[in-house]
Amino acid sequence: MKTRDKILLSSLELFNERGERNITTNHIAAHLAISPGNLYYHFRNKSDIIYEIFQEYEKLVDYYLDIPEDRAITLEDLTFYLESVFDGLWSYRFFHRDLEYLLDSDLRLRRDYREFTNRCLTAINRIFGKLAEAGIIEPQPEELRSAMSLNVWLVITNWMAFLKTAHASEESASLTLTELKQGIYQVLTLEIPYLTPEYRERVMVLREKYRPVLPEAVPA
Amino acid sequence: MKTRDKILLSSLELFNERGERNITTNHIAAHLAISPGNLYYHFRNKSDIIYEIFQEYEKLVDYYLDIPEDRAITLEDLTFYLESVFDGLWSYRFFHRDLEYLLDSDLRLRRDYREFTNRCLTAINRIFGKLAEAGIIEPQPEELRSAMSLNVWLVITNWMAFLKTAHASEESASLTLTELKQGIYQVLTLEIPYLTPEYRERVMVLREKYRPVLPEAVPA
DNA sequence: CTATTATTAGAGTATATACTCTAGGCAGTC
DNA sequence: GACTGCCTAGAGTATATACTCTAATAATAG
Repeated sequence: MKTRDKILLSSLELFNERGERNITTNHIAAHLAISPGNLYYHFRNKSDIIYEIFQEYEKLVDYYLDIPEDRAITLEDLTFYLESVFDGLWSYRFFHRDLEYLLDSDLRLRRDYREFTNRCLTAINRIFGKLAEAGIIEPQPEELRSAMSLNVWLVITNWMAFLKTAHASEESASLTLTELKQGIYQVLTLEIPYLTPEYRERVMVLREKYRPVLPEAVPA
Repeated sequence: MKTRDKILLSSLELFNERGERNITTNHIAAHLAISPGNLYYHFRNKSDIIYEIFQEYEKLVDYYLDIPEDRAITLEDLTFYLESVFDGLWSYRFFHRDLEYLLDSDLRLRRDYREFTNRCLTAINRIFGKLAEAGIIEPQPEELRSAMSLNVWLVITNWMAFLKTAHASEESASLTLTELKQGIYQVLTLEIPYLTPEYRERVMVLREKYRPVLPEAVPA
């Protein structure tokens, strides 16, 4: 693997594990056993590394949230969207942690992230539309639908912070993808009142799969 | 005013304006035109300043969210709770921005914040309970009610980050309390499907008051 | 083989940051 | 007036951080 790619990979890994604020370019170089000079040969500065990682993230989520035009949507599609979005969130989890600072330090990032958010909101909105078309949820007026979409977005993007700040009892280190995906439970909670009678039961069963498990329930 | 209090006040002000990460103890001292030595006479370190500010925040919100045991709740109460919580969020808005880092650097803060979150969630849950008692929303099973409460919390605590990252088109500086309070619109959106027929219209009117205004609609 | 280009090492630097240390002032009190 | 306790100034420090510079080494093309 090329040094440049190794830098991106290690940076992401370290940022995710310890937070962007706690990882310096020297840390990244040391972790890769390369010199700082080498790192700066490949990237002009730390912002550029972050920006490039963001672009990967963006690409991934855009790929996941590509809603088909030509066919109806199924519950399996919905599951896929939810699972994928949380997978993406997990893989690039450092990003939302220091989001405001990152956007303040890089104008490109600010602009791109704004557009990214808008695309995501639009996608969520379209999913709601197609869910209604498919008879999974009751159709709602556009005004309500977009407010709901925004709420879905707010829940999704804040779920991890909630886990890390309010849940983690001992250390903050232990956060798992499984726990993160319990955010799906919260998202589906938002949809409950809008479900059609035909689909209500199936969605409730799906939701149940993501219900948080109490820690003591896990045997040794 | 005592120097100690001035330090707390200035710190809060600077943190809110420019973010905790961008404000050093030297900045705070300089802003007050006192020496760093003086600042460190009053506070052992930066964490202690932040911790004390958090305790004020905690106290304020706890005060706001003191739900009466003895009487029913009204729509005016609900409005008060929502307005107050967003007021608190505004006054201590630096806090949620760097939350994860702050909790990582101060174990007391982590513990206290976890308990604070739990108290808030309990309060929201109780508000839902009392809204049902008052016939404003339909009663719901406890399981659903607590998931809804959590969603309310997620929307409230993430609304500001959304505004600062996705909305602010030009600079990030311009965020107003009015904009922040449009979060109430989002929170009330969550409650719509549960409203009783008797109250539906009144709540929808209330919600309308917080609807985001498009920037171009504002005359000179 | 040679010339050029791409890559790397590693010492070094300017600036910042959180915090310390010493000396001294000021207000009250006996 | 001297003592005491509180407060303040301000120079200073150890460490960290993002980044630079030079020289050397590998890779590649002709």
